[in-house]
Amino acid sequence: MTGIRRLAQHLDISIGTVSRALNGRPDVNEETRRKVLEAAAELGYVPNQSGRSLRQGTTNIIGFMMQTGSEITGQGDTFFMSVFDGVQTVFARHHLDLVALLCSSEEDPDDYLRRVVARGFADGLILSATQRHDPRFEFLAKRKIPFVTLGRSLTDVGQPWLDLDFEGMAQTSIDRLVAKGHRRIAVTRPHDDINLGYLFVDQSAKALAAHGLTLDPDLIFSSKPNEAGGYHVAQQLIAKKDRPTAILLVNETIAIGLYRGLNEAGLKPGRDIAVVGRHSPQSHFLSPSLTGFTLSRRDLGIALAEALLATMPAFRHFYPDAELRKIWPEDLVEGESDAFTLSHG
Amino acid sequence: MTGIRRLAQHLDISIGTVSRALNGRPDVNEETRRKVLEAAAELGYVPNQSGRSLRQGTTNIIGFMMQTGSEITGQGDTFFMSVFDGVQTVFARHHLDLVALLCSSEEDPDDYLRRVVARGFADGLILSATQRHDPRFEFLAKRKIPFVTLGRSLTDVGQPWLDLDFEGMAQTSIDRLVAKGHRRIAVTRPHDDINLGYLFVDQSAKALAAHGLTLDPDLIFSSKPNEAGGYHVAQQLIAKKDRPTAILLVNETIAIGLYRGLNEAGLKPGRDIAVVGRHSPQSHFLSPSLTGFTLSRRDLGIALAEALLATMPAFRHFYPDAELRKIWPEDLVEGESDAFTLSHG
DNA sequence: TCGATCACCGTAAACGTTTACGGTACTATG
DNA sequence: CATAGTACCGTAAACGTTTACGGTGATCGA
Repeated sequence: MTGIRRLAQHLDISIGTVSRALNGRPDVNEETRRKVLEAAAELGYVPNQSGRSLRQGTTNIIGFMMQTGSEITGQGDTFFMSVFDGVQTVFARHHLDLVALLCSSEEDPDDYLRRVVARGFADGLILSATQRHDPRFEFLAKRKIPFVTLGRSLTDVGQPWLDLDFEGMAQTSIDRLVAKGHRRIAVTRPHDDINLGYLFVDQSAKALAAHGLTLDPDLIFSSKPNEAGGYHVAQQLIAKKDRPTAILLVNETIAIGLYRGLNEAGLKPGRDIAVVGRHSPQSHFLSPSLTGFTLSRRDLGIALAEALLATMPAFRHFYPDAELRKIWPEDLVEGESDAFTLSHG
Repeated sequence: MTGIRRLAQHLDISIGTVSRALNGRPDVNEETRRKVLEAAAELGYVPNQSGRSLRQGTTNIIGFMMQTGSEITGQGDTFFMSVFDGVQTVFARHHLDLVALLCSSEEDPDDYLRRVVARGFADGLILSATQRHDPRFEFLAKRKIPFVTLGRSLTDVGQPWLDLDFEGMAQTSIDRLVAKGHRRIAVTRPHDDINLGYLFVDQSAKALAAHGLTLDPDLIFSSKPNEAGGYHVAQQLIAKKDRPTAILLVNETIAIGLYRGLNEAGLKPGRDIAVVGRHSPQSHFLSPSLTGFTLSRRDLGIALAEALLATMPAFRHFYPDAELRKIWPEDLVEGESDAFTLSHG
């Protein structure tokens, strides 16, 4: 005798009543419910997830898909962990278990997702590292799996998404640098097809154009989103005959490698070249201090979770006015890395 | 008609045969097996995990428990992601799904684990951030859940473990620094009860004693395992009237904050104070370059996975001579951060 | 020819839940 | 008092697998 049956026998009532009591159904005497809950706690009874899933066709699991290879390790800091933490707090309220699905660098993300879905692993999914064209969207939409993405894409199946304000960051940075007298401004972009790179570069070009300037294609540096990538950017930068006077960093962690590379060449951010980037826990310890954008990762996670739940019938009513699509604002923290101004004459 | 039944009907054979064919049982005609596999691929049939789990009492899932709060974000880099990647490659060979169980900073790890286990979520577990006394070990042992830990503990229930060589690092570092003439050597330790701190500090003291020196309790700095922690250590260090000439860092990421803090006070590692730490992707971009220990995180992950599988009856025979308990060696990469020597006279 | 062995397959039970349905006792209503 | 309504509870089916068990032909040896 195991599981719910044991509990029922112990209380000398039927398993149906036990189940109803535990699941908060209205048609059970409050006194019996109390006894059931008490006994469940005492005997340490927890419903078997497989049994429940089989019956209900639902797993109570939400998967947060990340990539271990280029993305997470590449991100090089703990961006996703903080976001995850925010997501977690929301789901905990609904007794949903959040797990991280870390797609190995060796496996194709599309295949990985297909396997996860086929197994009926999760009731909902959070996708990150959205590609410019992302087949995962259509796949999930076809299967009617609720999902939300951290990042936009040209692929759009109507799912909710949240994204960082790459356009805003590009615009603000360019305006700021141009006001300081910069004319030759370089830009970094991710080495792969992740969508944010396109947004960032495009908006940078537009913002420059608004000032009558153009984005020199030769000043667009592709970079892996990690320290080594930043180091490599610095090397390319230094090698340029007509070196730009400023550079925009799309990624959070490349600043560290960039600083190192510049430093080795005797160049100092904020004196020899203006650097505008994005902040991370690490970047606050750069010297000279980085001028860069920052945001609350945890709040972003919370919003992500709410957006997802708002699309799931069983939870929708909890979040009647969740923001289903939002470009997340970032704040500029002024540092010394773009402190100088240029005069033209 | 769904699932295996649909497949069986489509082939006009019984569901039992279909199941046997798919699961590689011997008592099925190879010709029928071929047809079944073909039809399964064609119809996109994948066994429902809930049904299978319910019947077999097994989930095919291995959970890798980490903490989002102090541990992962604290770790401040991507240590666990790399380890995870290694683990993943091993499990993939056995069609085991690896998921990351990220215990929120707001939840008690013991409670979290209890919930996971009670739900019958995973067939096996990997635990990290082992505490000096870790109740999770006994809990899992009692439930007979196979698990392996990344980190030793005073609690020992006979489970396999792998751990970094904190004693070796302490010993090597102390010997090296003493040889360079250092007498007052500081040491960092984690702020919480994680076991590795004890190992590191104890061995440091022993190594010093072997040279006739003592570890000044006033020179043991507790630190959160992140950049801010390192910064704080630097501040404390600077405030000391009788400042130590060297410091050992137990954690990988605090070097960054420490450098920053020292720098602000006009102190330079390798000139004013010797620093020996541990390397991470970030630390390679420190200047002056860090003298520190390094290891292959991915290989560590592979060994972890093999140790776990070696304790699971269903997989044991694949890994007849897996190393069940191992202290993982690390290599010292010499940098400039402890380049100077002291003369006494 | 007959029993035994073998290869293969079908049947049905079991895993632990949830939930539709029906039943019972009690209360309210006329 | 009869009826309807209500509050609560028990029964059993169903979810999709796996697998023990038994059955059916075919082959084989004596």
